[in-house]
Order: sequence, then structure tokens, then C-alpha cells
Amino acid sequence: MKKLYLKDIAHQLNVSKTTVSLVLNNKGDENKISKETQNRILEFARKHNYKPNQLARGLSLGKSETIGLIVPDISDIFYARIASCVEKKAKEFGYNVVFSSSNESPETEQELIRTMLNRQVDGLIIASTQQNAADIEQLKQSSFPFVLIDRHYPEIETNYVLVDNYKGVKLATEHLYNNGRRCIGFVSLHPQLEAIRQRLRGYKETLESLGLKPEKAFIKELDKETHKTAMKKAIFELVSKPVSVDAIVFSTHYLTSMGLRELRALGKNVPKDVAIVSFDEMSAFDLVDPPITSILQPFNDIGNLAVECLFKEMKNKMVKIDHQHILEVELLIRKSCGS
Amino acid sequence: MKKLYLKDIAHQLNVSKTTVSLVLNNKGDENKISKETQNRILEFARKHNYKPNQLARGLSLGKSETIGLIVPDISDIFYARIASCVEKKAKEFGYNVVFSSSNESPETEQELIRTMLNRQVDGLIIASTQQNAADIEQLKQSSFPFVLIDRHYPEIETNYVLVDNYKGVKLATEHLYNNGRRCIGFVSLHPQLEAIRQRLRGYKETLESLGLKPEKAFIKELDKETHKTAMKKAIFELVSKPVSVDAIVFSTHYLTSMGLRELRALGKNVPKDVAIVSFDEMSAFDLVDPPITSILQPFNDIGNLAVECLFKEMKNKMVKIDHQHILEVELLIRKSCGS
DNA sequence: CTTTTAAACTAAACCGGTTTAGTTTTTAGA
DNA sequence: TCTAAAAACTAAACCGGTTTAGTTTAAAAG
Repeated sequence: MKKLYLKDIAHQLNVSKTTVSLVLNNKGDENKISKETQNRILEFARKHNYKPNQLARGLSLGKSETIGLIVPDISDIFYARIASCVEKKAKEFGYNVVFSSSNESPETEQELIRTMLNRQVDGLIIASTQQNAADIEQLKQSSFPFVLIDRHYPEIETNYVLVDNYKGVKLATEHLYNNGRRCIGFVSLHPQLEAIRQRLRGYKETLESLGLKPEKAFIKELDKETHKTAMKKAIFELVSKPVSVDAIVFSTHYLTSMGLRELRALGKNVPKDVAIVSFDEMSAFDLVDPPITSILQPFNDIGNLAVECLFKEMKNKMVKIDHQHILEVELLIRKSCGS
Repeated sequence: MKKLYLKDIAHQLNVSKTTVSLVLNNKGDENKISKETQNRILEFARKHNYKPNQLARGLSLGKSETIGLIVPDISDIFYARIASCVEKKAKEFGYNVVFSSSNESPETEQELIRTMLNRQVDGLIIASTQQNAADIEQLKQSSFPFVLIDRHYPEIETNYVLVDNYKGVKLATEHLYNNGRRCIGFVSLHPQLEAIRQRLRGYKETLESLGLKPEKAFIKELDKETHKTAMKKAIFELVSKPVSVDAIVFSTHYLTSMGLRELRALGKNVPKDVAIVSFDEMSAFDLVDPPITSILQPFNDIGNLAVECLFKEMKNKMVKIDHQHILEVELLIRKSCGS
């Protein structure tokens, strides 16, 4: 059973390629192709299950009906969930998704953006490393449709779908305070990410508003390359004298896991000795001992909104910056802060 | 800054498109383009950062340098991890990956396969719903390069990369036995999946080899649509009289989570009252109370091997069935089976 | 001094669609 | 009866690359 081409249909039915193409693209009526011919073509195409070559179609139309998704790491459950949403939503529009992970490397991200542009994706959804302002700026200048998710560039005006990092950490910190904690630590990664900066700001300002002082010693900012080894030291310092925190806010799910492992290794009881809250969660956090109080991100909304915005951009040709969404997060109280 | 085309380079340098194309594809020497001309072209292309339109290139070459990945659910951490691997490995070959989730629906899977073929992917990696023999058979007949992962069709000879499901469950069951358990239950999903059948077989035959009888009442096969509600009933029946198992093997990570929640809701102590083992795990299973003894799947090897096999197929034109890999699994003993 | 051969390059066809600018045939109007 | 307009269809250009089958020029061979 060899592949069927437009040309073949035309030959078989004794009409031109033009006619076949018009009919199959639903332009039969406006081009005054007789109903009878239309039916013959439609019928034949259906019967032989004709599907056009998308490369040829894309080349001709100047669009690929594919969008690109660039995330730091597709095996991170947070991004995997977003990817799943993006894919579903894109499919509603008849679009496919090509994905790639930047592994937090700006160089890789740059390369990925270019590769995707060469592949003629019609739009991009990017969770950027945030160290790639030049490329983002260029995308904007060339008015290529794109939407940033999870991370944005405060200095560049773009469409984005973010999460209220500040408020999330505020909620978490206040919750710890309300549970009687007064020495609240903060463990975080890559301070170069705006999202992380917002979380840090949320932490500091909330402490201050509560009349507490955010001591430098309470704050551990781990380097992304070395955080696996650095975590041990960080936790040790936080829970030992003279710092001796009685609570820790972790800025990401996997930091929470790692931190909790270290706390246990040190024989600390959670939440009695040290209460913890996690920004973002993993699938089994409700089963952990103790179940971990977490700030939940609305990954479904992030994915859906991002795709919707992107398609509006793609439709309008002119890219308007009018989709700057900051979504609410939710504090899910479990047991890791006491009570 | 408008897009630069091959034609533009040719004009600017006063040579033909042919020459430019040959040089940029490293065919300058074999086509006797002078070193000098080659350098001029290479230099110019680099300076202006020329990248060919991949749709045009793909159409011309009859290949897209893209592979398709079809999994049941990309937001499942197991498939997300495999996707991550596949992407990395594919990139080594200069390939991109388009992914899609079938959501366990054979119709969706069928549609995805066709869509991907229309998009001219050069090969497919499929974790099939296993209810789509017709399409798989057809792929095979048309000798289109593809590799099955995680799930295969025993009745169709194809290349695949699987995991030794039988042995995994055998290991788990024996471990429970060695910890003194004699009433071992089995909770599973979709018995139509070959992988699940293998796991069930592993369970039954191991029990028999240990001199135990695999009672029907010990085995719960949940329906995929209703498993969320059915789990409650299943666990209740397993741990109540007259069945009263003292151990459960769960055939998938999320079943383990759900089952554990139900066990807790019933006030059962794990592992004292009921020991559990999970086939496959989630990120935080080591932090759960108790840490869950799990059968680990080598997702890295699955992804890498699948890509390697696929590329061999793609290179050889002739698709040879000589890549039937069954990878070893590992039992990671934690605390959920006692000590 | 012609004929071969090699070196360096190119025109045009091709991939498989879409679309513009027609052409042919039929019908309606004057 | 002749012309204009409408209906139904199509040839050929185009998208942006790759590649086949040459062409032109210069040097080597006879």
C-alpha cells in the first residue's frame, strides 16, 4: 500500500491538483467547485484515508501548525504536568507540540529557540533560564509569537503566565508564624531567577511585617551545580547553634525532599523541632512523614492560559502585550508545620 | 532584520544556490568547489547566522529529522523521565522529538500515529495502549522504523525495549515471603496490558513456587475508569475478614499511593499489619512513612536503548528485528515490608 | 593545434502541497 | 443573434531547500 499523494487523487478522478486541494481545504464552495465534484473528491479522500504531507503543506502555508515548548527539565513533575496540559490544549487547536529541555543552561536555551525557529514552529512557550534576555528581546522585536511561563524577564515587556510567588511564600511564612515559629529559615536555589527572588522577597517582607528580622544566617541560597552536597551543610548550619531555626521554607519541591532527608539524618523531628513548608509539591507529599504542607501551583491553568494567549498572539499577527497573568497559589495545610 | 535565505546568500556572493547548498552541507570537496569559494560561503553563513528552513529541507530530503514519542501520559513521572532521556539522546543525533499522550485510548493512539506520519517523523517510539495491533502491524508491514517501549505486542514481532516485569514481581513477592508474609495480595490495573499480565503471572507463579496458593480473593484488578473509587473497596476487602492479607504487591506507583492512603484511612499499620511493595516508584517514596520498598525501572536505559535501536533501524532502511531488549529491574528494599 | 580531461560552477527539476491568474463552457440579458 | 456574466475548472508559479545533469574555462595529452 503505497502513499497516496494529491497528484494521485487528481489523476484518478480526472481533475486538477488545484481542484482537489481547494476541496480538501474546504474552499470548494467559495471557488465554485460543483457539489458533485466536491463529493467525489471528499469521498475518494476519505475512502483512501488521504492525509497531506505536513512538511509540504507547512512550507507552502508558511506555518507548521506546531508550537514549541521549552522548559528547564521535562522530567521535573511540575513541567511535565504543564507539558501535558499544553499538549492537550494545543491539540484542541489542531496543533502539535515539540518540546525540549534547556537543563537551566542559557546556551542550550538559545540553541533550542533557534532550532525551533528553523523548524518553523508557529509559536513558543518558554520557561526560560532567565539569562537569555538577548534572545527574548529579539523574539519580541521580530514580533514572533511567544509566551513566557513560570519565569519572566521583569525588564522586558512580554506576555507571560506566572504564579504569585510573593504571596505564596507570604502565606507560608505567616502560617509558620501562626503556629508559633519565630526563627524561620529559607532554603533556596539560583538567586538569579526572578521567581526565586520574588519568593525571597516574600519571605523577608513577611518576616518584617511580623516584627521579625530576616537574619542573613537564616537564608541559604544554594548553587545549582553543588546543591546536592551543599544541602547537608546548609541544613546543619540552620538547625545548629547559634542559628537554630525552628522552621524552614523551601523554595522548590526537590529542595524540600532533600532538606527533609538531611533533617532526618540529623535526627530532627519534623514538625516538633523544625517545621517545614514547600513551595510546589511532588505526587507523594501527602504520604510523607509528616505530610508536607505545600504551596500548590495551578499547573493546569498555567498550561491552558499559556496556550490560549499564544494562539491569540498567533491569530492577531500583531503581537499585543496584553496577557500578563499572575495566577493565585494555594497553601495546602498538612502536618509539617505542627497541628 | 529579515530572514536570510539560501537564495540571498547566493545573490550576495555571486554564486549559485547549488554551490551554497553543497558547501553548507559539507559536500563542497566532493563536488570540487574551490576552497576559496567554500570559505567565503561558510564565513558569510556563520556571520549572518544562516539556518536553513527545516520544512523545506525536510520536504526535499524526504525526512524531517524529527522522531515521535507516543506515551500514555507525559505527566506520569515514569514517562516524563523516559521522555527526558529520549530527548537528550535524540539531540545527540541532531534530532528533535515531538511527543503526544494517548491517555490510554487506542483511538487517540491511532490518530497520533497517523498525525505523526503525516508530519513526516522519521521514526516512532511508542509506549502503546496495546489495543492497537492493527496500526502496529501496518507500521511493520510498511517497514517504517519504530520501537516499542514499556509495552509490547507478544503476537507481533517487533523491536522493543521492555523491563522484566515477571522477575520484578517475583523478587518482590519473595521478599515479602522472606519477611514472614504468607497472605500476599496483588492490586493491579488494566489486565489487558501485557506488562500487567506478566506482573500478575510473576505474582501467581512465585506464590506457587513458594507453596502458597494464589486465591482469587487476593487479587484485585481495578478498572482504569473507576479505579479511584474502586481502590477503597478493594483495599477494604483485602484487609478485612475473611481475606485478611498481610501484604500487598501494587503493580504501579500511583496504585501504591492510593492504596497506602486507603490503608491509612482504615487505620492499618504499614508494615506491621500489612506490608507493601510497589512496582515502579515516585520521587518521594523514600520519604513516605514508611519508606516504600519498590521495584525500580531503569528508565534511563529504556530511553537510551530505544533511541539507539530506532536510529539503527532508520539507518539500515531495512528494518531488522534484532533489538528485543528485556532489561533487568532492581528491588530497592526500604521499610514497607518490615525491617 | 586540436582533443581530452579535470576543475569549478550552475540551470533547472524536484519534493508535495497552496494559490494566483487565467481559460473554457454554459447561461442570461439585450 | 451576439455579448456579458457566471460557473466550473486548471496551468503554472510558489514555498525554500536539495540534487541531477549539465556548461564553461583552463590545463594536459596527443
